[in-house]
Amino acid sequence: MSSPLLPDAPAEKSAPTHFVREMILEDLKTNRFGGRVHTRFPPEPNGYLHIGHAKSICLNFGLAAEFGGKCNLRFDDTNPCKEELEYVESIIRDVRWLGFDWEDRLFYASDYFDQLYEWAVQLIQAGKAFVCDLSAEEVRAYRGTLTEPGRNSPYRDRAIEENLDLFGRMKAGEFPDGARTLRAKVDMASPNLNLRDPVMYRILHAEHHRTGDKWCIYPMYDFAHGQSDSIEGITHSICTLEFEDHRPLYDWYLNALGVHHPQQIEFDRLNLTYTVLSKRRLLTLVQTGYVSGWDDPRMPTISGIRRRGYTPRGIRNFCARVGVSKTNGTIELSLLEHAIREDLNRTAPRVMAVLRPLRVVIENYPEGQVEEMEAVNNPEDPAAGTRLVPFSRVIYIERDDFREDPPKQYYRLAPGREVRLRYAYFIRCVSVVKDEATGEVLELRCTYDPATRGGNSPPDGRKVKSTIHWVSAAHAADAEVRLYDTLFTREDPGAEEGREFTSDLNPNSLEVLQGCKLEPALAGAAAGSRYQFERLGYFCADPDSTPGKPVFNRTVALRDTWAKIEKSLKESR
RNA sequence: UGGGAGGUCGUCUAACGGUAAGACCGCAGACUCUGGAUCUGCUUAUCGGGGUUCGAGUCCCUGCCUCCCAGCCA
Repeated sequence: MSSPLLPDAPAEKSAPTHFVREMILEDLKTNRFGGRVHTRFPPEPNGYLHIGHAKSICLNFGLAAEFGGKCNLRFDDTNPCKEELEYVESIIRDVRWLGFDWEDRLFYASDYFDQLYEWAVQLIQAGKAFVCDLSAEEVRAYRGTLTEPGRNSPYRDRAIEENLDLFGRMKAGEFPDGARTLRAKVDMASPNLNLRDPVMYRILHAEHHRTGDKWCIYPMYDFAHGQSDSIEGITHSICTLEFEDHRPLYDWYLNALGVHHPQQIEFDRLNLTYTVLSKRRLLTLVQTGYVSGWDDPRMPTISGIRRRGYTPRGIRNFCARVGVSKTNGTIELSLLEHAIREDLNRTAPRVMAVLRPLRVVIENYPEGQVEEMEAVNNPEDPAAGTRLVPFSRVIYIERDDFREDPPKQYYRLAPGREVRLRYAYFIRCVSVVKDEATGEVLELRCTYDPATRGGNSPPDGRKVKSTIHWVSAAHAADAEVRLYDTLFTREDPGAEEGREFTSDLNPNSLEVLQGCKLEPALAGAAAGSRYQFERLGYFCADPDSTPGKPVFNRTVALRDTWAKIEKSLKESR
């Protein structure tokens, strides 16, 4: 039994069932694998995990948990040229962070190199594999095309003894890279190109991150994956749609070897609007410096969205909601944002922060006086309690919460108008101080009503249409706040004919705000701590924060009804 | 023009021959010391054409469209 979810793991939202679960249920019913369910998540350590991998992780670990089975973490490290220890470490960190546990079952395909080699020898002895001297270009030429069959390699009928000798010498390092390959004898006329005598081993004089220089021949994915599954006793080998064509080969190797034979099942990989999710493209973004690294908060990588402030539970719930099928579709980014808001709404402490400060002097408030106002920490969670927030004569409010000439349906502050300061007082704007030269609003002069202390309605029953947030100027903590927009301007980056995906990059995906004003308690916010800045959105303290200077990332904005109204107002004009 | 897999609201997913459902998005309203959250209502879909059937999204035939495959990548 495994406990795939860490102790803090919550119950997931119940999601509709799907075909993979149905297949497992059927196998359980027929006792196909002795009632066992054993899956695995098999990343290649050649890049960082992203939100698409999260779907696969949740599926594999989730199914195992559901049926009281196990799920392994296995690195598919058969290509030393692309793989690195840094990636292995990041993947381990990310899967764990998502809330899953593989106990003692951390494996590597490279653990099986000796066994794989023996199996290759076995296939040679059975007359089912041969050493081929064709070059890469020649192999391609012999392979045929989509519509024409291929031709047999001239080396296909080599004697078994010669094959054995040559393969041994390949392993011994007698030949340079690319000089020969070991190929399976399947069928050069198969309409499935994967079956046209696929390469099993290639010569690569490259250092492997785990086996060092022990090997100079490495198995191909197809010759390693199924057997690795078999060795681990996997029952259901879940992979993405593009491997559908490989299943016949997966089955062929396992049958030829006569070993435990898992069921490969293919499902649709995740696609997200305004996002790229291919390792090649993500690598490009990192290497060309379009982003600051794999963990740039604009990246769809697990490490990126973690830094951005996304929660494991929010991501898991998202994965449950997107479903599993064989339809190649694209999920709207809004669904991800919804899942994150849903979780953060329940868990994030509320706090007041002013991003674009406008100074307000409350003329009738006693100079030098400070009051501690009681504020609710989380209206969704009474147990979160309350806190005290200092209030004084000079405060900051959001520039956007004041309009000199308010449009219709705008009911925040304006000359002569009254609003509520959350948890504090009603204030009325009595005058506006402007820069004579530029016309810029420098400061507001207001009056407050002492009868509204705590933000309560006054005895006369007077109402205000709006409540705004504020921070006491003398007590505020200064902060840097980073606002993010989508990394791309198009839903489907790079989809347009002849256009590089990088030309769809959003030049405004990052906006850095300095001089933001926070409630004093946030001065020393720990990196990774999440808050809701009231009326603005969810924010997460960045590791760049220093003791005197917190840095916050906006995880996701709150739903903004006024912004919508304003937008439609502008459009209808 | 070979093979494989798909096609249900704008998006994703359900309906297992018997009233096409849910979520997200959008729109409208209620409520509110967050224009947040919550609640209510509304709009919108079975790729086309034939057939079988009392009854078809589902079964059959036939078109059309989309995705994947010609790495010694995974």
